[in-house]
Amino acid sequence: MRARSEERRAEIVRAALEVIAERGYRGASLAAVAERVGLTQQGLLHHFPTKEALLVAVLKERDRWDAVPDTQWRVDLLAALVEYNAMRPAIIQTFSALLGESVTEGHPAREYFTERYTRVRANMADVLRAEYGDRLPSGLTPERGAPLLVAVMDGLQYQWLLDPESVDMPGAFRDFLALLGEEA
Amino acid sequence: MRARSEERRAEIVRAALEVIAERGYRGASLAAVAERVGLTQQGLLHHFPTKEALLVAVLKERDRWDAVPDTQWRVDLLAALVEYNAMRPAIIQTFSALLGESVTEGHPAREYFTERYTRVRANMADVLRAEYGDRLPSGLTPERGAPLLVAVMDGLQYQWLLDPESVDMPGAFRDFLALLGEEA
DNA sequence: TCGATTACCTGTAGAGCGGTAGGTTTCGTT
DNA sequence: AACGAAACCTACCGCTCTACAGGTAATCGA
Repeated sequence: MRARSEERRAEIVRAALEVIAERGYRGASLAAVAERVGLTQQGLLHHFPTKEALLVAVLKERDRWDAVPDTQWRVDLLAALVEYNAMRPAIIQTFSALLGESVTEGHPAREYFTERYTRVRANMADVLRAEYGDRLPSGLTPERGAPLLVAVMDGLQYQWLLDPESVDMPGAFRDFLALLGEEA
Repeated sequence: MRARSEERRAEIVRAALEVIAERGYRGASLAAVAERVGLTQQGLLHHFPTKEALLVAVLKERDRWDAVPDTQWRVDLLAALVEYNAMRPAIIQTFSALLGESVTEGHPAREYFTERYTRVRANMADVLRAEYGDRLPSGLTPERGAPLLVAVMDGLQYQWLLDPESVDMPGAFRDFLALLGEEA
């Protein structure tokens, strides 16, 4: 019944995540996603009327994922998160690919990422403030530290995806956290 | 004669840079690039036999660009570079889009970026070593500082491209350099 | 001046794309 | 048992994409 349908949709979203990781959004065809769940492309379109609707569902899934309810993040949990991410390359790859595409004109995920980063920077500033107060040991305000924190996480992901052997993502991230936490 | 031809190819590469910035590599059609230089798609294929050949030329152009001959970069020049980049969003957008796509399977730019990052990390380590010796003031080795430096540059670019009003890319980068240069 | 090369063009093949139309099967409800 | 909706299919449309084939006009060296 209705539960069956939701389950099906969840399956499709999961498959879409995989295909986007492999080919990006533009390169991900509905047929490829459909095949992965044993449907025809038109069968898939019954659950998601357009390709963009499927993308929206993928992005919503991501939001649900990292909005762990009422968890007040702490700096040491961020390090653990990065470590966890290093074990789930598929997810990282999906959203790294989407982020890259999203900077192009009229990309359907552009607004999503813009708003997401505004939100994430604010969250990170909160985390830093909770840890260090209005000044980090290095002298930065939390609001100026936050974009750097986010940039390091994203930037390391690209380097790591391209060459996991050469880049110790969690280690490098810990180095950065240490840098933030050191006295000037 | 031959000079004419090279000039034409340069025009095409320039146009390709623009179109890739707008639509990514997968989204960039040869016809769109051709139109921008007043050619038909088939006319363009006379100069570059395949789409991939055109991409290779674009990547080569980039190499030529940032291999400013014999310039030994210094940390303060990096800050100036970021400032300069902030005035040329088209270039940044092109390569941010390409980087994002390149993490997908079998992307023709993947190897390029993998090798490029290996090289850039090594260069950055050299820069840091030239500035600070074998230990940064914060205690990091140059080899461990370099991936962070690169990550911050890339990560800030994405945030800035998505929302230039909200992200002071050069300022944030200077913050990071100060962080690297501070005593532990 | 001639022959060849270069720089294009038109035409078209061949595949893949997202999306629509409409039919059929399955299944829970009454 | 009958009905209606949901789930999914076949068939197809119109478009776009890269690339190939082959022709034509200009240009350049001998």
